[in-house]
Amino acid sequence: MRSRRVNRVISKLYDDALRELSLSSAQLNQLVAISVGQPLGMRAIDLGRALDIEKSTLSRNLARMQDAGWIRQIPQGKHTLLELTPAGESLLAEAYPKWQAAQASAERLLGPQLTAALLKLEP
Amino acid sequence: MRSRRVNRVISKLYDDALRELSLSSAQLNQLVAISVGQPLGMRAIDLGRALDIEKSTLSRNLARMQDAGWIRQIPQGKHTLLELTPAGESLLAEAYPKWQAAQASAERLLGPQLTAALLKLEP
DNA sequence: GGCACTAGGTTGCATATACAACTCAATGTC
DNA sequence: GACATTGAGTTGTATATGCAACCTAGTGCC
Repeated sequence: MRSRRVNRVISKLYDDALRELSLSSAQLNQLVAISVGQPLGMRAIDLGRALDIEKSTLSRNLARMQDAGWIRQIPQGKHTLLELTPAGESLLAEAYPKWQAAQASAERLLGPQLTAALLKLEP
Repeated sequence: MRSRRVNRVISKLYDDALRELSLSSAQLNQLVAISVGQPLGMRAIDLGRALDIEKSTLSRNLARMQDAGWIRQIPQGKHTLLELTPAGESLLAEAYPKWQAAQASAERLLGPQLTAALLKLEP
């Protein structure tokens, strides 16, 4: 109950901050993770594992982000490699200050203990 | 990022535990909250406020639960009062042990610090 | 080589979620 | 009393999410 509610509240915070970029919090998460995997190209399945996102969910989210021109999906045999496009990179750059502001608000809302415990979370 | 991921993992845990009852974690949350408001009948808008659920989301979730026969929505002038039906009550009773087991798994997964911090959360 | 198996990806379906725009009832205000 | 305002609820549209079923490219076994 708590995790669902926290998620609604915190996601809304980020969604509000990112709305003018037409970027959702879910998409930001995924773009950031893909960006971390650059420049080798992250494999889609590994992104799913890193974020605990089911493969069908991810498949559709990636399709939307490709349609938006933010990423490229490159079939690599059995796998799919993910790359940010230049548009994706500059979107991330634009999102960065807004993301930081939202992060600060989230920490204020959650308090230091919960924030620390969340960040410490391992698997 | 963390709150979204935690939510996916924890919700799946509850969804798995409740699947045989054809009950989702979101629905369990809402039923429990409605049950707390018994026997006076909780107002829909207050349920939304208590769980930070947007009114349109709640409207459709409640409709599904009414279709399932678990709750009744009683128009009361401008408001809607929510009641569990007997079927809803017995569903909650059935769900209780599964809910407790999932709760224990969740606590194990999150660890004592994060669990405590989540439960202590106020607003 | 051929065939079973596995693993990554997609598609059909369903729920959960939110925003925007709307309806309608209650509540003012004059 | 008439009209504007507000607040609860519903509906249209879109994204996010997951399960089940499917497709297909590698992989392994013989």
